[in-house]
Amino acid sequence: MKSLSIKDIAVKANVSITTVSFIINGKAKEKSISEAVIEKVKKIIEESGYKPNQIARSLRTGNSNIIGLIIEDISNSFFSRIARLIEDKAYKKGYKIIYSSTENSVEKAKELINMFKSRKVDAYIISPIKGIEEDIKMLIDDGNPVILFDRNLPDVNTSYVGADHFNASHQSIQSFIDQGKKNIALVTTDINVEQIVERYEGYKKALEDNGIKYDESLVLKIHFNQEESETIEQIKVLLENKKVDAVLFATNYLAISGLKVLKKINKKIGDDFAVIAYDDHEAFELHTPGISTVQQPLEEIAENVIKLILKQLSSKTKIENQQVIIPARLIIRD
Amino acid sequence: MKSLSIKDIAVKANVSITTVSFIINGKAKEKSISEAVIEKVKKIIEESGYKPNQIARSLRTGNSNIIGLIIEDISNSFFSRIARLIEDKAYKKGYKIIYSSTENSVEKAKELINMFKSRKVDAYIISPIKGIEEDIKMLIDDGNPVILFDRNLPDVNTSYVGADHFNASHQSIQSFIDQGKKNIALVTTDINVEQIVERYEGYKKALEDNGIKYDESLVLKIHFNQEESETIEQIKVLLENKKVDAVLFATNYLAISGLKVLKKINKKIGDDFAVIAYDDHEAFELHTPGISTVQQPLEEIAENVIKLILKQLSSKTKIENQQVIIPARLIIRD
DNA sequence: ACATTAAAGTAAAACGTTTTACTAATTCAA
DNA sequence: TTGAATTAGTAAAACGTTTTACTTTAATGT
Repeated sequence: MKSLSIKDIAVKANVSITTVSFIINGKAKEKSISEAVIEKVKKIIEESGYKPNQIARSLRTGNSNIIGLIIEDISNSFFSRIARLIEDKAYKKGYKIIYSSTENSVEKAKELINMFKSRKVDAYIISPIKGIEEDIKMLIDDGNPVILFDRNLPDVNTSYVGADHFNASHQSIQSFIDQGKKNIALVTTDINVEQIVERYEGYKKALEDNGIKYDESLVLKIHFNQEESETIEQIKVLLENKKVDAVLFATNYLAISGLKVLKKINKKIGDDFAVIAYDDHEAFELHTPGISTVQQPLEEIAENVIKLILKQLSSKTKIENQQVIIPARLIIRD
Repeated sequence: MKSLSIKDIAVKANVSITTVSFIINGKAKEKSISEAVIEKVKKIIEESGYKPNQIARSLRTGNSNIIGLIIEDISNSFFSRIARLIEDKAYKKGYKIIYSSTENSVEKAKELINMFKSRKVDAYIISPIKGIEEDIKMLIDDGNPVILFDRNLPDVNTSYVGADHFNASHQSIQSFIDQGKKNIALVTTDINVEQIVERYEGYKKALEDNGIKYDESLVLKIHFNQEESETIEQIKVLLENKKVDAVLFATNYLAISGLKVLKKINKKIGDDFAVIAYDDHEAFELHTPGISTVQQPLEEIAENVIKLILKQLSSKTKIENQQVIIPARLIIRD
């Protein structure tokens, strides 16, 4: 069954297409369409269940009311929660979200940007990876609203919203040291993104500030795309062979792998062994004992992202870039 | 900066728009365009970075290469994992996904369907709720490929993919009984969807099969949209006031709330108190002791969904409906 | 009574593609 | 050598909107 077009409505109402269009878009008054005609047309639209074809509308107006969201992986709870919040807030303003996961592949990220571009999304929200700076710059140069979150790209000149990773990490390590820990390990990933680097820098700086020598063998950089079993093996080696009394995991999925190792080798968290995970996860609260975590302020991040995007969308001129850095909270459990 | 159109390419190459279009769509040979022209045009396209405007393309061809995915909540790990798998597989076939969460609101679900309709998505993948049967039927009548998953709507006549909730639930209760449990509680939700009802039926049937009397006061139906704190309170009341020696939680988030209660009232899982959660979650594996769960075969569900959708998309005629029921696995931990 | 202005509405172009039906030039068969 | 078939390509319509510039009629001011 072919769906109705504005023409069908016009014919039924015995008015022109233009008139119907004006009514649909609330310009009837301003374009001096009589109350009687407005009523008649509205009634017909109502009864027939006509919905304007957004594709045609987009083609004509040049905007799609769609915001593209590019993230690393929607199945990661950090991103799925952010996505949900962003979707929610965008929805209320009449925008839809198309999301896609890059899986940390530069290739896929570029493809996604192209895809969004050819779909004429109105704005881009991107948790970027190194290697797509040029593509993002092109978007910006073409006048598209672009906002980065979670990870920044220092040489891309646009707004950014994210947590204060350096301080969160520094604080975490400081709390270990305050507990008297000396051999503090860091389990992180090898992807070269700012937020991960900052966590690493925070770790180093905190050691330095406390006069503890940095020991490279206590830093484990896990390859991003590898199987979890391999990750578990590597963490196991670290914990068994080094005398480590505290570990900071730089992402929640690494912490989960780490906890699996602890369970396996039956190493208990307690007075002589402490753990902090970056990014909260339900598993951490339930764990016995509770796992301390660095909580990113999801709600605030989402809010700022959407606020900035909407602001840019409703402004004719390019608004000034903003860097919103939100403190993360260290939650000490048990 | 205006983006390039096919016309710009045509002008640059000094050929007609038609020719460029044929080349872009791989119909050059068939339409007898010379090798030389093909090369020239391809080169120009390459150099200029031209990408066809998908909106215009969609308007003309009537399809968008977008599949709409309607789920309950993207931040629930069951859905976010399924979404990721579906996205992945769809992407490989050149389809994009637009998802949106209904939050179990009939209103929002209807709105989403309308939105997708006006966006002319090529197909619908829906984890439905009661109350939108008519809307879905209309989609089907209009010739749209529609596939339901996770939850079925008995009186909607279309394909469905989901786990065998009745048997999974039955099996779980049977395993409690085999362990000698007598006072088995069920914590479930009050949303009236088939998959939840089936879990309830499986519970009842298993009790009956074993000659255990059904006790309504052991079934706790949690209101869907309430605050977690209230849920926790209700579960707490159940566990403290009834002598219960086993609990089946009908969803993973209920189980998580339940575990929080256990931690709070310091009730241990062990020989005299057992728990099974429906839908796995990382927290369950890590929990001490491990929480037994009913694992839904995510990969298989996603695979079947996408297979059916693609089959329907590539077929001119309506293919026969299929009901794919996949067994769930009961994972006994510790 | 006449020119202006306002009211009520419409025709047609434009957005960027795809596709159908066509043309012109060349090759081929008999 | 002529008509048919092939090769190489193009003009223009169509998809369903929005929007600009226009027309026609009625009301108003002087």
